[in-house]
Amino acid sequence: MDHFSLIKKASKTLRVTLKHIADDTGLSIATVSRALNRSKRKHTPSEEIIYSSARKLGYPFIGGDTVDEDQLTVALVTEVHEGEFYSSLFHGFYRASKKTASDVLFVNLAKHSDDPIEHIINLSKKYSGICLFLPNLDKIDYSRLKEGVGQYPILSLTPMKNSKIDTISFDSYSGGYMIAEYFEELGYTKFGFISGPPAAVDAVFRKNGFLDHIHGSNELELVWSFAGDFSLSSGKAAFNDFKNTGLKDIAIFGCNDHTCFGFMKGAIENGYKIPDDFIIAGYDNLSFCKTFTPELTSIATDFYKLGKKAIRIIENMVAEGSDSLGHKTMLPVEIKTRSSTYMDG
Amino acid sequence: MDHFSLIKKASKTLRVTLKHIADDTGLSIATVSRALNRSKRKHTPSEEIIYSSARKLGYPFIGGDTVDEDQLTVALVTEVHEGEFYSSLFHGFYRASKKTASDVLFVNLAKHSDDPIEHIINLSKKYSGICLFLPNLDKIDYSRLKEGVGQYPILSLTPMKNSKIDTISFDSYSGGYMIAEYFEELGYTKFGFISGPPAAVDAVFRKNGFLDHIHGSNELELVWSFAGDFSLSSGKAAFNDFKNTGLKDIAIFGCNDHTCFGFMKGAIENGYKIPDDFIIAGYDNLSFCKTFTPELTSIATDFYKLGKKAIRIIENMVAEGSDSLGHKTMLPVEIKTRSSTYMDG
DNA sequence: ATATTAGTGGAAATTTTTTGCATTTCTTCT
DNA sequence: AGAAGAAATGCAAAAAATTTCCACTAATAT
Repeated sequence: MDHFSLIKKASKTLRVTLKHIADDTGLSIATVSRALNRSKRKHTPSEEIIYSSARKLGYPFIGGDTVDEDQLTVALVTEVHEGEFYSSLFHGFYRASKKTASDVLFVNLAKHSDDPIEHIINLSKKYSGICLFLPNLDKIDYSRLKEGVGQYPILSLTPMKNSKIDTISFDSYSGGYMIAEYFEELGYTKFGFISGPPAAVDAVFRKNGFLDHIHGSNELELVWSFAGDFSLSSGKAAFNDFKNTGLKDIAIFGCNDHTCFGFMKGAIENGYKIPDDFIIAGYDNLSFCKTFTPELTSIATDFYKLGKKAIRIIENMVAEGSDSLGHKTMLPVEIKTRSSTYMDG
Repeated sequence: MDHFSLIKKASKTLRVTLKHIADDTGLSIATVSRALNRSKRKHTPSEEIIYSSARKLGYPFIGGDTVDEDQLTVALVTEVHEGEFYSSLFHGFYRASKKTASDVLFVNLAKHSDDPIEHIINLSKKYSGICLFLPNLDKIDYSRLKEGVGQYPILSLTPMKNSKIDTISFDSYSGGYMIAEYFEELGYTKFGFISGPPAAVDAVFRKNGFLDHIHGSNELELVWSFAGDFSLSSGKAAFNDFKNTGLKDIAIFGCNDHTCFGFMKGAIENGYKIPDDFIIAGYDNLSFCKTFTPELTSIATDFYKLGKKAIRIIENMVAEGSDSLGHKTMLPVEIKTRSSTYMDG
């Protein structure tokens, strides 16, 4: 039934029965039973009250919401934040769920500030498998989680060093590497880099890929770098730093698109011409890469493929009864070259 | 428990009992009962099998997922699409749910191609109230829905002419009006307009507000307009049309930001200077308004307030037992003036 | 080798749900 | 206004579902 909910957990442990509803509504158990079992909903006052009470109390047998026997229900556990990323992620998984036998359920975690791990362990009782996108969890959290769920299909979308549970993510390292290769092909030898937050493992991989290609060749050289934080404003700050170096003819990799937009904005406001004065490429391939002038070369990630593969992995784990043991799956990324790295005419 | 799911509905009507699980697993009813009632999950092979089977069959009493008695569960029914809009909407409702007693559950409808209305009616049995964001539903759909749910808290986020159910939306008309007023204050008298798809009632209101202010004054004049469709490319097409008119010193309202970005992109590529050659303002206040050069003046909508108000309305309907009868609530919007409509220095 | 512990099925006990039946309430028709 | 009929309700009995008690078995520890 395709929903994505935010339900608060409560303290009540007792099972809700017809008697509770009867007491709550002042009607007899028999009446409640009949009202809830009628095939068509009638809009009599009593029935409205019964349904309302049943919903309030959380009676489990309402709404013919039965699930197909062969169908798995996979929970995608995230926090809901603003930004194109989350709608891309949700939409990718949603489209993928249509192409598979499984259903995807988006679970938001942030409301339970108390103990997210405990909560995820509870979710594991209910759903066939769990995909996690929770970059804030640390290694101890994952260990507790693994301990709590036992042999159960669980998959993280956040790359972790030395993770105990299976992960699937985009091949950020190759993404960074591809950018450097592409810059080299264009004939550039002096490279610049704007990093992301050090805590983002993903951003570190992008950086490593980029730098490893540079360091692998004697002709190539990293002449400038700046510590950013993924934000537009850190891109602007990066530009101000860059401006003071007086460098020209350099190829810059900003480790996400937002940073690049900030950088380019600063550059344009200062009369720089892109790609004449420098070339720049980002990562994420946000829809605004095509909107910006110049259009931004970027690394594209395919969330539909991510969703499909993630669901497939969960399905296999269920079918084979296999465990999540730290296997890593990397999905290829693609470079989208645009006018921020080459001349139009 | 904060989730957002996509579950396929199936045919099975019988209630799932412990006996079904016992038959499915080959264990006894007693064993199944004990496994499911244990307070801590044990990771014995049998229990893994029992949980797996219970999930598969959809046994209702698993996972201590009981709901707080005073808490309502509101379903936000949408289709999941890409783009900043959906994450803003979800995030707004999500934040709002944290500040209220109610929980929000995001239900995606698109998977049930058969009969969405029937499906929403079923949802009404389960949740305390429903918020709909389904711009594709027509008047007949809404009538069927109203008929099906009876007296039940239901709220549409899509403005409809002559709707039978309550609606809440942003005050698009005032948004358009505010833009025209603002243009007038800046001293402009010649106005241009790029429309959205005629089917989008919201876009029509924006247009009406804009035009009504122009028509209300003898000094102001609409000198150019173009039929767009909300897309970046229609904005570019609009610019090409505009270029041929040779008009200058005109104030343009594009009825969403994407269209304006396309228009400005075309203009910049053709050597136009903004705001020197023309000024332009959009609608939606996307995050990229601040990224673009020049930054785009736009109408800001506050999804947190929308969520809070929507939840409040549902809560009141539940508390008062009142009905959804076509009341309209409009939330104020705000104009964010940026460099696309005034000089920096 | 024996005691201990955990897991299991059968059956009894308990709880929950449904149904038959009588009563009440509300509507409709004369 | 009054009678007939339909719909809704509560009580109690029946049916169904769940839990608990007890005995048995297998694995582990002493």
